[in-house]
Amino acid sequence: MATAASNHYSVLTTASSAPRQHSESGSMQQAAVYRDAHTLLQNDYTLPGSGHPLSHAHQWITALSHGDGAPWPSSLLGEQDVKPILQSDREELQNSASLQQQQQRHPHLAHQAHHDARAWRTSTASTHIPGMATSDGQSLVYSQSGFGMGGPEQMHHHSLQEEDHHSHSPHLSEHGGGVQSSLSHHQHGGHPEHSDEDTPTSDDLEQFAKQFKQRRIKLGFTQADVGLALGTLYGNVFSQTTICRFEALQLSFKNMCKLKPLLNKWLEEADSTSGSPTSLDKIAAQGRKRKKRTSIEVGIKGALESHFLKSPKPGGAEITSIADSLQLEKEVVRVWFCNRRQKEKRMTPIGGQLPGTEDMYGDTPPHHGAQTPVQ
DNA sequence: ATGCATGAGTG
DNA sequence: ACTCATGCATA
Repeated sequence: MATAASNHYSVLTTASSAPRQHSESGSMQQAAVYRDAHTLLQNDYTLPGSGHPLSHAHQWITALSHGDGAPWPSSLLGEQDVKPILQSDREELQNSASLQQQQQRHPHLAHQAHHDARAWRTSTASTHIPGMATSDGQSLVYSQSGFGMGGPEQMHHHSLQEEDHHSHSPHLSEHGGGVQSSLSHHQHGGHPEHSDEDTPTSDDLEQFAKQFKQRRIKLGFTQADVGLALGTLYGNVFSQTTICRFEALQLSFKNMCKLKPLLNKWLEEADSTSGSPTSLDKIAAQGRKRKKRTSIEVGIKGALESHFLKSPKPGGAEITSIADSLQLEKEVVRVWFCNRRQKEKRMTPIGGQLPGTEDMYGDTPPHHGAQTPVQ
């Protein structure tokens, strides 16, 4: 059975975490001053439409000082993970997870004379020196200080590929792939050239992710280190998980776009301070307890899978019924479905099956026009 | 590296 | 109640 141990989680007071400081090389030393950066970032996508202070009472965590002065008070942890990637871990058999890292991508992009089909597979792509590829198309600013990695780099950026320009539709949500063939879409307004930070293409993201990982490893940093470093640099701390997912392109397109600039910046920093003592400050983890991770047995998972295939979005009643038949908590089942759906929206699809052919399950908006996530 | 989980934002 | 960004905990 699942180790669904329903314990009580002692809610510790979220002590204010001291701003981390980094090396004393006198370069990337920045104390506090975040929390603003966060907003700015999100600003990019989530426009302040309104604020509904909806309070959701969750069963497990009841009290949690959050969302006030301190955005992400504690929860810093960093430790472990001092080892390079060596393990080829994987969960059950839900899919071939070993394929990640160089999976498929979306073709998208209505570019001509390019591989229309899914010929992506940049794996052993060409070997171009990054340098300053694009002279005007995009601002691939990485490597202004002189890079040196011999990562593959292709500069076949396409005009663009957007997703979040049109206002939020009622239930628009599929922007995952952000494929949207933007035929004659350009931001021209009269200026012949204006290199603004346009949205990277899926190709760019893939390339960057790969390159990023290479550099990171060469410099001897772990994913966790990067996550913390981002915190000291910008104030946005990220976990090893997120960095990992970024490298593996396991985030939504939008999310990838958001993180790229940050990681890019880190890369530059790390490059310049590659000779510093790298004093990693690790703060002891403290605070918040969360529900223990429920382990769902493979058999149960299979059953859930079946249900998922039938109805990806079960209603409350159905969830209850499923939970009942599988002897799981309703909440667990609900979350499982949420996570499952989210997986389908990642940049790199799982399994061997592409998610929707064009739209997600019953969530088809009235007027599509949305971008097919993975086509 | 990834599964299960939380919470903000949105409807 | 769902989506989406993120992460703790764990394999």
